[in-house]
Amino acid sequence: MGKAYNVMAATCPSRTVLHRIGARWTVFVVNALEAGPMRFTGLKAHIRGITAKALTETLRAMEADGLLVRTDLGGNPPHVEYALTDLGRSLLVPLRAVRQWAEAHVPDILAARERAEAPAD
Amino acid sequence: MGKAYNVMAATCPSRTVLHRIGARWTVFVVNALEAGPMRFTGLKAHIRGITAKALTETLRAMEADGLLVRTDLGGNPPHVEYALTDLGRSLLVPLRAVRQWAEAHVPDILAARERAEAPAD
DNA sequence: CCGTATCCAGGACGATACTG
DNA sequence: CAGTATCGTCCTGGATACGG
Repeated sequence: MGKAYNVMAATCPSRTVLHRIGARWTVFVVNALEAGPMRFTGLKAHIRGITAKALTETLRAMEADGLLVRTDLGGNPPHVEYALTDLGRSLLVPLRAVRQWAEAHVPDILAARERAEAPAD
Repeated sequence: MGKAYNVMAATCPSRTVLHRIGARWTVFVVNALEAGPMRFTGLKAHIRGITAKALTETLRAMEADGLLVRTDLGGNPPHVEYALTDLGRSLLVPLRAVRQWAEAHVPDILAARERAEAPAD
């Protein structure tokens, strides 16, 4: 019942977990799937600017980590749905907070960046 | 006073903020500075496995974004301290949650990865 | 509709050596 | 102690074209 994992340890497996969470598009996919299952094209449209390749890689990695499930409903044209697992939904909680922080503090960050760029005065 | 920023928009500046948060070492530095100011060597020792170069780059980027302040206390040998700003402390809240999620769900993720690697049965 | 194949550019990151 | 300099590698991820 003690603390088994510590991200500060160089070889702790929690490092790989953190790395996956921090991957470029993971936070977007998790937030996008908050409302319910989505199809590939729906995700691609929702997450503006992502390429099919990046989306595919992100989905595959998240599926391998048990964060979402891919359901092929067959048919023609194909119909594939992606939905968060319970594990993925639990990740939604902290990642939604991260997203909200990012959106809330844009002005602060931009102001700081401008200040950093103007060394002379 | 509606929602001004949305990470799902391709050109929204919140994207760059999210990118900085998701940068490999940001979460480690923020968590490390939770207890109070630290020196360069202290940070390097605390965050096992980080190189001086990566730490320097992370600190510079976070300083430019107003997440921390660098204080050069002079002297010889040099004495430099890094401390979270109010903005950085506010980021601590969601990032601590991310860290805790990562440490808590290592077994789930590892189990999922093993399952993903064993397609035959 | 749901991807894959291929190529390629840029940046992150590590190793190592060195400095005020 | 607190970095910088240099080099090289890996990997992300974008563009484009194509396939089931």
